[in-house]
Amino acid sequence: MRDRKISESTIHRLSHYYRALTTVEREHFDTISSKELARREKLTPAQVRKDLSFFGSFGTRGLGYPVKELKAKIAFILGIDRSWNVALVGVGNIGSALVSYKEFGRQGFNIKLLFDNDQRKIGSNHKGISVLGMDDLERQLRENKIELVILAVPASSAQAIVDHIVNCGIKAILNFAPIKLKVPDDVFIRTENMVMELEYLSFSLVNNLPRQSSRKKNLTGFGSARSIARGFDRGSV
Amino acid sequence: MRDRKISESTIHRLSHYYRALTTVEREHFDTISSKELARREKLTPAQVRKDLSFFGSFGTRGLGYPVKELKAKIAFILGIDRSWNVALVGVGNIGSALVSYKEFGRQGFNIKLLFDNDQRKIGSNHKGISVLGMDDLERQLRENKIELVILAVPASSAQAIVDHIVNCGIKAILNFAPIKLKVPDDVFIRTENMVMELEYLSFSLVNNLPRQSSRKKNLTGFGSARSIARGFDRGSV
DNA sequence: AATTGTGAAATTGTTCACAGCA
DNA sequence: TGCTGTGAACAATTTCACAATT
Repeated sequence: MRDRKISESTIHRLSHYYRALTTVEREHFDTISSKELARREKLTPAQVRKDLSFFGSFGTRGLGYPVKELKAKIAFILGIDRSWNVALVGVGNIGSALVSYKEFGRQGFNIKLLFDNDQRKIGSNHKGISVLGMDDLERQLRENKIELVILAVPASSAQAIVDHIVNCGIKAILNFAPIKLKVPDDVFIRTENMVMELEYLSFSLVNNLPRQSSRKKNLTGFGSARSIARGFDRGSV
Repeated sequence: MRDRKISESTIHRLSHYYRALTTVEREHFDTISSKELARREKLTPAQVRKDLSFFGSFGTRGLGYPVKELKAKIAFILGIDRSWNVALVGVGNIGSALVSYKEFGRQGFNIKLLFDNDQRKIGSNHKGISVLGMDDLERQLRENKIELVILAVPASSAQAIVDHIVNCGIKAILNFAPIKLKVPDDVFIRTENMVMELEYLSFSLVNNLPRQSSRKKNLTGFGSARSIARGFDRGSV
């Protein structure tokens, strides 16, 4: 169990397990095997066991994992056994949709503050929260003990705003601007890039990929039809 | 160049290169080295060259890559050297935000049709597009040559609706419902799970991870403080 | 009998290092 | 000389396979 290396994908899968376990719990199962959990998330049983084993031994040989307890352990590992105070910066299209997005609150991510630098928006009300100006940022983030910021501003102003946010001591940012933001090493940032996902689908369609199963993530078979037909220079092929 | 295996991450990085090249083009550079492209996207030069080499030899030794041409090649590979007709199903919070989201159109993903099964929403207008009922789905998708559907409906109804969409012959779906949808093997589906990204940030915060650099994706150092302090059963540790 | 937990093997992905070319 | 393209080396991740346990 020494020098564990926990990959980003392991953490993402924990999120999936957590959601699956929520369902399993509603179905009144007390235990679940790695096999069944894997089936529900289209993974392999070994993958499930390996992922969980990084964090401890939660199961019982011969029996499986206790649903409630495993769910609680994963919540603990992910840090969602508590609630988080969240501020949202940028109350445009995406921003205002996110204020109303129920899944955040359901998982304990509570949007407490809204900010925008547009004078016309300041003071307006979204779901009972009134929009503050960026001047108030630092004081309000501190007073409301905000630990996490969702950034939904245009790409052009994102870097300046993220600098400001970082100066206020925020260590975790979920960014919706389609741009690579620079932050100090001790600040965590994740970027949601919705266009990139559409581009991935576009790539899949035009290259007629054999659909990736959940077990094999490699996309073989690129090329033949599309690349040769349209004259790619592709070295030795 | 035989049996290339093109990974999901390679495709995602192509999207990044494409965006970087758009900027580089605006800055009036004619050529760019793998080193400079890597610097802008926080990758290694070797990674850039390897990614591109899967698809051909686009550069000139000693000089670098021609910006305009490389951008065009990547657009071709990703299938974004054309526009796509997109339909959006589910005109709730997220859905109506996406209708106005300019980045989609900017990359040639044009939302042409809106659908909802809420009688009150049918006929209403969003950005000049009027919302249709689900009964019209099949006919309208065909008549408007829709190839890609964005699904922004509640998790509870997502599977039923995706079944319907698949029956209409759609082969690519961008799903915003936080649920694992079942689709046939020849249908591509990508899921945007915004809560999962917050959970990842939450995990990072509570486990005080050393921030992942862009080169090393492994998160070492989980455990000590948090897990032992709160009494994880962790086998041999 | 069933299922976990985990080293070892297999596979996949990244980086190195250098030949080859402009 | 500078930089690409790529096989080989290395690293990370996944899967296998089986001992351990209930």
